Amino acid sequence: MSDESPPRGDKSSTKSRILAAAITLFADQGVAATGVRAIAAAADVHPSLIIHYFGSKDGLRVACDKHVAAFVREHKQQVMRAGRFDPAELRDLGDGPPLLRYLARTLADGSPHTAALVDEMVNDAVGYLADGVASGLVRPTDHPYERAALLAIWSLGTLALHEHVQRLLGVDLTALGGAATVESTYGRVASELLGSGIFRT
Amino acid sequence: MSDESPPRGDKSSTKSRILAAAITLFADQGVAATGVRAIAAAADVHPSLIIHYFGSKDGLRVACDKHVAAFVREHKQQVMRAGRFDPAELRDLGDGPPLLRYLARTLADGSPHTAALVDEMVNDAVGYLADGVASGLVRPTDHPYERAALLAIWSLGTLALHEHVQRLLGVDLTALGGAATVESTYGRVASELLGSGIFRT
DNA sequence: ACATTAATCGAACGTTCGTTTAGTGTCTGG
DNA sequence: CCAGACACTAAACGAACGTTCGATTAATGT
Repeated sequence: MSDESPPRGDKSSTKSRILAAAITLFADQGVAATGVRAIAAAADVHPSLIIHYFGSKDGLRVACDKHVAAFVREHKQQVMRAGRFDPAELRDLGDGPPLLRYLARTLADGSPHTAALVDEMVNDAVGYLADGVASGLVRPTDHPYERAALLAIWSLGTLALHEHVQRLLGVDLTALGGAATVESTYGRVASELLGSGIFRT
Repeated sequence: MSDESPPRGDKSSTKSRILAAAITLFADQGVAATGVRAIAAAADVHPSLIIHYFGSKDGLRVACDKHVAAFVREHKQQVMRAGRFDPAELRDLGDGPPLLRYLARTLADGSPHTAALVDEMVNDAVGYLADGVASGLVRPTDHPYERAALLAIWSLGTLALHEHVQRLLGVDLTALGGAATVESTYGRVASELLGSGIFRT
């Protein structure tokens, strides 16, 4: 009838299923340690189909990068604003693949798309912090860009080291929503540190 | 004579040469993406010699972990103390292999030895911060362990994301000594943030 | 009804992987 | 002087790698 034409299998979701499986496995084991056959098995398709759709394993990696970057850009207004420095405000949203774990992995591995994403977040944070300064909530600084960059690096660094954060502080930054994170001891200590610093006045 | 017995080649440094080559390549490309043959070529030995000395590729990885961990422990007093939160105070020391880049890589990849190392640094930071509180330099807190852990995570996170730090702030945390880093804009902004926080009082 | 196109599979390609086995030469201690 | 330990090489193994090449099947346009 007049509906779409998902020609085979369940839906035209096959490509999405491959992408989700790839993001999951890449996030869990790293890109280099994950084989095309393992991704194909997880997505329940034939390995050659991955090449057919994405050209190569690296093409698949780029597609994963873009998919995660698009997701982050969609939810960016929840992230990196002044006083809410926690990238874990992006929750998994039941989207299936662990997008934040993938992001954490690629933050340290260094892909071009991730670098562009970080740059955007820094520029956004510059704006948020400037708004905070204008409204009197945030201290002014001689180096607003550098301050925003460092705050972003600290936030994203905690995400990249989420395994250690979980072990040390018992908070899983890749699984919890923002509210639960901020209400934790982790959130309170972070607010205390960023609020008044460590040194006695 | 009474001197050592470096039986073949230059010294018994062959094992060390393999270790140095492995650390360099692991740091540059990641463990999974680096083959035994590439390491052997960089160390100018036969691939099977690596297995002979280290048992397996994973044995070599563990040896690299231990080597870097030992280096960090040796120079630990320069790191993570109150007010000097910068792990880049460990400099390469001309030791050859890029130990800090290797550490940054394994911080995110998660090896058991690295986790133990992080735990030690956190415990040290607890002590340093307690000393700071006792001497009146550092604010007291209700959660001293969590504060130390978070400071350590931020420090090590910036190291793990050193690529972004370099791009955004122009500071190479894996190459510079501590002094040059702290005197940079990066160091001044970090001191400002940790010193007095971001929020207006 | 038929040609076309896209989706998917099955099997194989050549390469590279980590590892094994066997062997060579050099030094050293009894 | 010679037996064995040691540093190291040479060649090959089987498995896994990413990728290619048809063949098969189902939807689509005419």
